[in-house]
Amino acid sequence: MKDPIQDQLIAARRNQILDAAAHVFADKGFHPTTIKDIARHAGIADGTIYNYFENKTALLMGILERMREQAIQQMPPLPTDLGDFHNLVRFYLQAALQQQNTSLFRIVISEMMVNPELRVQYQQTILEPTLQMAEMLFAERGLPPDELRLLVRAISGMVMGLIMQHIMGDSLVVDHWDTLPDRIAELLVNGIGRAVS
Amino acid sequence: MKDPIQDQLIAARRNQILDAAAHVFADKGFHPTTIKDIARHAGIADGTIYNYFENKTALLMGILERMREQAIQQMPPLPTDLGDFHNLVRFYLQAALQQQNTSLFRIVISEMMVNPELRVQYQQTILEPTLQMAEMLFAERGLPPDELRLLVRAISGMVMGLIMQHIMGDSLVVDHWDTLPDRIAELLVNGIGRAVS
Amino acid sequence: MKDPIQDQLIAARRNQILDAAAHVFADKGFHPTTIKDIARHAGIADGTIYNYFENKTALLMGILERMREQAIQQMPPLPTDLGDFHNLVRFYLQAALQQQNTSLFRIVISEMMVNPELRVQYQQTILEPTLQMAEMLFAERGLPPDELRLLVRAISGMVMGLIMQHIMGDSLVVDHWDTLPDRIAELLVNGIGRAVS
Amino acid sequence: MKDPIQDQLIAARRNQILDAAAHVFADKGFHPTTIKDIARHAGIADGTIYNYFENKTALLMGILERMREQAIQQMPPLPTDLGDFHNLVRFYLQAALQQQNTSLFRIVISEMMVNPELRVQYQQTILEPTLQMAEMLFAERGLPPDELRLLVRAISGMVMGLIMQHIMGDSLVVDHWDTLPDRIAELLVNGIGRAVS
DNA sequence: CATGAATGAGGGTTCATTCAT
DNA sequence: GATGAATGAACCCTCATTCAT
Repeated sequence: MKDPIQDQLIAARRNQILDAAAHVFADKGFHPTTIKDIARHAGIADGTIYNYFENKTALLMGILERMREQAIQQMPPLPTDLGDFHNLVRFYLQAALQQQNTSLFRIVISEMMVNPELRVQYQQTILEPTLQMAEMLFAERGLPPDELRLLVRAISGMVMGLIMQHIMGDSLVVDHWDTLPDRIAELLVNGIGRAVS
Repeated sequence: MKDPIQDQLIAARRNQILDAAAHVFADKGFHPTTIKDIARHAGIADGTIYNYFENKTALLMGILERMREQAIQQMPPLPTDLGDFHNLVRFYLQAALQQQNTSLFRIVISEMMVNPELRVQYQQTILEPTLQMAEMLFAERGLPPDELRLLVRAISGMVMGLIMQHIMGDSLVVDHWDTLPDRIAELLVNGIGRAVS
Repeated sequence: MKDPIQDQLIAARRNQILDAAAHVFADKGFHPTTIKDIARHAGIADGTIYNYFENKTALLMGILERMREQAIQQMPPLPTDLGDFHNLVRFYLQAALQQQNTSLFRIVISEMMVNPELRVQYQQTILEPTLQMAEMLFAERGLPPDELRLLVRAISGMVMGLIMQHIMGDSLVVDHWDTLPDRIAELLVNGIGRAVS
Repeated sequence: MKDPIQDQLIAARRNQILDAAAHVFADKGFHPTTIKDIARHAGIADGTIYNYFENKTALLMGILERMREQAIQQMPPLPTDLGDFHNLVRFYLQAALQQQNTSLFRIVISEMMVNPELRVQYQQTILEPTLQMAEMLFAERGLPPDELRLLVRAISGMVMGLIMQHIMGDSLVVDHWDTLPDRIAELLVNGIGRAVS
């Protein structure tokens, strides 16, 4: 029953399908994409997909699941010395804003807003781990734990909001996208109060 | 052609339909909602909806349009004296996070991510004006204009991100929702660097 | 009850509607044309049409009815002396092929093939009178009555068939449309056997 | 891709659907017929039809296409010796007027008058070949080619016109339908002029 | 396990017709 | 008689899912 080769074949086929699904979803969106689209893009038959996934939504869930795994693996090696706090924040912003595959992100967000099941999975497999990682990153700076958790949520919330403004096409955000980490870090670290008075 | 009573009747019927649509959309989501659902909820016939709106998407556009009008009218009177900067930021965060009708917001965001036409309208009728209002609020504090615009985007981005974490059910954000404006304002104004020292 | 002015008003309104209907039918066809189209083109309200006509089909019937009246009135004055038989046939073919308003004819034919009620009316109000008129035209040439009736049907059938080939876009028929009466008359009168020898 | 058995299955299913469509169209007409009607009559599901045909109109096109194929196959063997010209004409008229399936012919004509795409197809796949065949039939009788082509169009036009008068229920045409080929041939060959003077 | 034809429920939309004003 | 908003039945078509081969 536990045939490792079988398992690998299954995993390979699952990935093949998820690749196709991710590609087509990113291109056309979740609802406009048909199972036939995905099957054709994967070079297999419609029915085969249902041997590996419960239904269309499960494909999105599978994509999310893979995202997490990839995110963990791709986690850039934390520089041994990030220097001062300003550098740390900038490093985080850079990494977070450098989301590749924005168009797929859009689809995931869209469907998540509307599908509780997906929402929970996103929360558990993406958001939660991400936040925890960020907490680790910013920990050991002497912040009380509760303050730290809030801080992390505020910053990553800002990241998400900026990405959405980017998607929306806000000209300032789009135009200054590359210098954003630097400038936002400045604002965050020193506080906007200082800039003002 | 220009019968004011006719116009009022038309506007009333449009609003009746949009009310129903907003309600059902918020309840079931955009795609799962059928025209029949909306018509039934509005107490009219299916076809009547098409006397007032081009198609199903136009209903969402109409809801967005009304949101803008309402937002302008409901704009809370700016306190004559907001006192120091910290108070101003807290005031803004409070107003912004107090989004009512989260479930409808969810639907709009969801569909917007996926429908360019809707995205443009959201950008133009909601996001852009909101940002400009915020710019006015934070202006006259001696910030260079470019810096100001960035600041505003960063903050409102944070707001949007926190709302999404709220929707996602992040326990810390949900639990501390009411004290969030105060604490976030503190972080923003004084900078997170200070907290860390 | 018999108010002649009322009658005239009613007739005028009926004609106004039929004009619009004929125009739009000829332009878009019967099924694709909506009552709204006709009403708009006539400058009246949808409902008004139903004060004068039972339903959409009755409009086509009304058009047919008017065609007959017009056909009778427009009947070109028969030249006092048509000369020989050849001239007579050519004259008839010319008149018959010079159908104006082919596009409306198309619509009528189309719907007639499919609507028995309309078919009967066409037969009675258009075809029958036309054939009788043709019989009168060709009478007094010494043909036995039965032979005459057959002859008339054969010729007018040929006319109808040629018009349809014209509609279908047969290149020879289209290109030689104007010289057709002359040449066809030649064939008919002398017989195709003679040409072959 | 090139599985002959698959191809046969596909062809069989297509024919099954076209049979049903032709039957129901002939019975109820094109527009009044619903896809459900056809599916039910074919004993399959609605959706299956769309696996084989683009849309409802394509069914009519398919019927036309098949008509051509059948027409070619059913072409009656030309008698080796048709004898004199009179016999030839009578033979042609007989074959042409013996259209079976008048009710389907009605539907096709009707829709063709109104649908340019269908019209072109009819012209190319039915009318044109039919005319060419007739040209071959009447050729080699010493007629100049242009005269021949006109003659063929006149005669086949007459056939079409007579069929339509038959459909319309003209009593003379209906009553003498069987003797028509003979009598019309007589008229055509010898010319109507001879009968008259 | 792969295939892909068959399924059939479901939904957006149209539009002839009605009728209260 | 004129209006045109309201009606709602009806239809074409899509597509996720199933299952016999």
